[in-house]
Amino acid sequence: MNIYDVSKKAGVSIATVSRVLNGNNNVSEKTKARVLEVIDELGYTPNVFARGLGLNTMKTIGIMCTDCSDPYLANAVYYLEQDLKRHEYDSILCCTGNNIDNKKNYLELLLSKRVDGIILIGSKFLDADFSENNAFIIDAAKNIPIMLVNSYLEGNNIYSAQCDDEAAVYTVTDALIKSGRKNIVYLYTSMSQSGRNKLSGYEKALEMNRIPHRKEFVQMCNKDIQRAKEYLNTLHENGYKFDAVVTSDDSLAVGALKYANEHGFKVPEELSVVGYNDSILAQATEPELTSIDSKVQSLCITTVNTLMGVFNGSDVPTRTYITADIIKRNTTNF
Amino acid sequence: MNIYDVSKKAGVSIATVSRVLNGNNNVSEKTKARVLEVIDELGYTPNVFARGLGLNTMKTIGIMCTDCSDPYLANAVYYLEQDLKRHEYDSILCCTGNNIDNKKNYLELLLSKRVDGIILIGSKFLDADFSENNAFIIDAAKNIPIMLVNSYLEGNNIYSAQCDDEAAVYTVTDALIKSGRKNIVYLYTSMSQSGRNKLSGYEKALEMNRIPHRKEFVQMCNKDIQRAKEYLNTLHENGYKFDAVVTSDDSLAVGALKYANEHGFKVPEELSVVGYNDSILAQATEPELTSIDSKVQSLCITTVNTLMGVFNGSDVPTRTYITADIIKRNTTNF
DNA sequence: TTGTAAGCGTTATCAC
DNA sequence: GTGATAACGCTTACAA
Repeated sequence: MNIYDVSKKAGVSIATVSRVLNGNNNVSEKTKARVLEVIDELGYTPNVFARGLGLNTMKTIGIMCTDCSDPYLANAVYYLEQDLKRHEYDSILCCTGNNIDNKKNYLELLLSKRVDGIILIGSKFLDADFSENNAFIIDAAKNIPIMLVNSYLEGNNIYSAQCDDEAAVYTVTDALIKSGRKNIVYLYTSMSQSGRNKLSGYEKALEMNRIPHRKEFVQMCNKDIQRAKEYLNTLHENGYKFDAVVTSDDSLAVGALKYANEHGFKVPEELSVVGYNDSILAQATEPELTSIDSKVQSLCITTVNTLMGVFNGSDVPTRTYITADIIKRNTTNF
Repeated sequence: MNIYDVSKKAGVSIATVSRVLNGNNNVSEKTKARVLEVIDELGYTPNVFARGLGLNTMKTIGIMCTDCSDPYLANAVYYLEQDLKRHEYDSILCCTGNNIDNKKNYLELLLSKRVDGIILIGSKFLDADFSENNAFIIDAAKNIPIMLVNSYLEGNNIYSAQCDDEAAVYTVTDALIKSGRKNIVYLYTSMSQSGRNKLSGYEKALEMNRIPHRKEFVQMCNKDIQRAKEYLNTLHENGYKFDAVVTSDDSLAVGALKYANEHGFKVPEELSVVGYNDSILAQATEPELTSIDSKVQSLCITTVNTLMGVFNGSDVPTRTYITADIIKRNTTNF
């Protein structure tokens, strides 16, 4: 069934049907009612391909994330999808994994599907060391707007919304120091762009408080609870004393709690622990985790707003910062 | 840029370009090479709308889930998306929430986008009480195949892959009883289709072991850790004795552990606890949770396989069952 | 207010 | 092995 069937049955031309369909006002109320009636009767829906062919848009946004089984990224996908739908845009989701070629291929694919914009979630799409690995993003931006959620890349038609991760970790580390902690371990998941920002917050806080920086106190653990616990065990066995653990993800904070539990250390009295992302894990542990709320939802809403602004030609900011919240629970006493 | 530009530059007709594009063999090697060269040079990509208009397919599958921030559903989205991509299908994701009208609208929207099939994740799309609320699914199946992940609906062109939730809960409850537990509380998240199956497994295990069924021992708690803990507290305060808690989700098992912790009950000696879904939570607690692995990945792979079978006209099963695994950790001693 | 007709970029069916 | 050309179903000038 197509627009001709409707026009025939309604006794009007296809142009009139099209006008009704697109809310064009140059149709008499009477004709409009008649056409609508027929459309309903026939259960007619316009063919998006034909429409897209003419208009060259399908009101669809490509969303890319490296791993949508990650709670942080999954949340972002959820908020973005919701908010885009509010603006009558659909989403095509791509989970790319971490392989650079896959990322390129998926982006290519989205481009070839003629999406109207692309949102990249998380900073795993950026390569801080080899800028040539970011070229594919800059290239893509020549065709359509590229939106970055919690990462940043300089470039035309590229927009970014970020949580101020550095400030968040700085604040929390500083608060630990001010409350008397001197030996603070920092465990992180990865050296992504936001991973670097977080680490830098930790380092700056030490510096400002003239606390010497020890490389043994900074360790990568992926998102591995066990690995975090074991690393702290290793430190302990080797005679290192520490009284606080700051992490870049709640999972690592869970590992720290398990370490404390194994050794019978009181939390937060003997060991303070801070998580990141304020995920479900933060409320699942005993005691419950002090954690940093990285404001995914705000980030996503901002991203979609900016994108809509780009579409209708408004002046929009290229870069937006949002401040994290520190959610104090029972693993710290600052 | 379009196929005409390519044909002009290559000095052939658009038909030849199209043949090259679609791997048609009726092209001389020489011409083919020349066309490919020009395509590469121009960076030409075929317009999917025009293609879709002719073929009436866009090699795209609609995926619907009620809440992709839920770890179980997010995992499913991830596996499905991955596996569909392997088969050269893209995914459009819709997170519908639980409102029935939203569900209907989103499904309508996917249909209007001319997707080639629709996958519904989880049993929240089915209404066991009012079958008229399932009619929209049966309707949709008149146009394209509908795949159900972990739910079931009788109907033409509807296919389902399910985890045998009933058997899983039965087995685990039975094991608890056989190991000496007599007063087993069952906490669940919702009365979805799979929620009912799980409950039924619990009830059957009690029945088979001639243990009387107490309505106070069965309680709905959503996914709320606190609520689970508080309900157990209430039972305790009212003098009810129980020595095991079976749950329909790890989050509720976490609540049970918090309850035990508050009262100083030893786990598993004084209180056994069983979770469900074997999520990250199961490894985050102390002691770590015995949980049921509901085999999302297998479910998803099966679903995609079946769908591909439907597309190429193979005989495929309408309904597939997969058996859950019981992951024994430290909150049980059976 | 309405209708006619061109154009969007493919694929597929013919001829040759 | 290759080239014209119709067809897919819509939107939108332009005419009436």
